[in-house]
Amino acid sequence: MARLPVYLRALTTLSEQGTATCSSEHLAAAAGVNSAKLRKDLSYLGSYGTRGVGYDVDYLRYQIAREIGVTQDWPVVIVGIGNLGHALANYSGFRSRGFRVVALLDADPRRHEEVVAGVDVRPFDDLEQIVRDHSVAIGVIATPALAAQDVADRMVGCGITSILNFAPTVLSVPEGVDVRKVDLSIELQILAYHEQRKTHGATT
Amino acid sequence: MARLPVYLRALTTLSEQGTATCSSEHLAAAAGVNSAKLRKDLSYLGSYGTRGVGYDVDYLRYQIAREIGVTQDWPVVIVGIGNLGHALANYSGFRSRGFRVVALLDADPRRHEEVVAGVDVRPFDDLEQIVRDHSVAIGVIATPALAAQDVADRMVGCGITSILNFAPTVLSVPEGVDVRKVDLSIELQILAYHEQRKTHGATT
DNA sequence: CTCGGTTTGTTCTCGCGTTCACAAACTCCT
DNA sequence: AGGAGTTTGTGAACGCGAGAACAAACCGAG
Repeated sequence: MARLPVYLRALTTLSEQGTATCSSEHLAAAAGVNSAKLRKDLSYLGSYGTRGVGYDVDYLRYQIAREIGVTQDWPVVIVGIGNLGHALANYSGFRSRGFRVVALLDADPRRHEEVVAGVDVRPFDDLEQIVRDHSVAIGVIATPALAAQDVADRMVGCGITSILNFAPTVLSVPEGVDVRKVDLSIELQILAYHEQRKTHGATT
Repeated sequence: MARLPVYLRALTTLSEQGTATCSSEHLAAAAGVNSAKLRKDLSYLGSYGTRGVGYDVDYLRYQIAREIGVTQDWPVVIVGIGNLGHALANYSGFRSRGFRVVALLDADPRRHEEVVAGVDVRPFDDLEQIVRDHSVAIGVIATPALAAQDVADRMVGCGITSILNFAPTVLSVPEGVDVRKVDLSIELQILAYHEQRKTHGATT
């Protein structure tokens, strides 16, 4: 489920606040979902709660982390070190959740001298070797739209099976490869759409 | 609908390629959706196609742009000029779609000397004045999680009704205020989840 | 003018996710 | 020990979006 990471984050916050135990209602409020939905999601993983009491925060947190897979280390490569690539490489939320950026790749030779977030930028052609050496399964595409499909093809070609795509393009990949896409401008456009309906009045 | 921006982007690409007319099947392939779903979405806006022919690319593009609201100019403020804030301020996809970054705000005084993407960074306390002067309706939060709720409250307080939140927190806002959230690490965690199930084998 | 080919707009059905509601189970107090 | 109160886990109904299928409409050729 796509909500497990949200629960995990809420549990981490609760744990840091010193809460040892919490009810489904409490956790649901912290995660911003319905309590029934939360209980059903959790029951899908197994019975980790105690009736009349609630859930043990740390225990449940570990169980969800294990289910998601963030107890292990995930090596990640980032391709495209523009503004967004920089931001992603420096994003602390990755490392703290088990994702380790093992390489930054860019096709532009002028960037190969840079060192970003303690990792130096390497030529895109090193992809195959890096993926092999570190057993990378997850790739991040932060290139312009035109290069994205080529990068995806190369990634798939050397065994990457999960891609996070920030380029504004629809990637076509073979079956068995997961692609998640994040398009920043689309999010703003959705907001603008609702905003327009709010102020301008619905013409129905 | 949340798919309209995707259609708009696909239509723009088609238009740049010189395509004057396209069928729902063709456009659906470019947008990565089912053709029946596409037709249903478009019919929701009105009958802009011609049976037996298809859709006029530029005409449909304008109609969708108008429906979303990107034909007008949307002033936007960005709060929090860390790595992500920098990337957002420099992101060309915003300006090209009618979003104009009118101000960059940060609570840290050391950043107030910087100029990012041609806009200089100003103190967070200038928020009210900027929002009033430019009639800002959309705010972007790129601060750490702890500051996000306070920033959101201030934004709501001075009349902002749409918020794009990059901080890993659930924001609570009054009715009538739209919040969309983008959490980069959650996307990676979802990929890791599927990745784990792929390689490790489903224990069902 | 008529007919065949093509494509849109729409209706209908199906399946999934969400939500309500309730029984089972646990704790605490008396 | 027993009962009241609380909270989980789950069964059932509801609603909604997705996909397939079909009728209406348009173009072009003869």
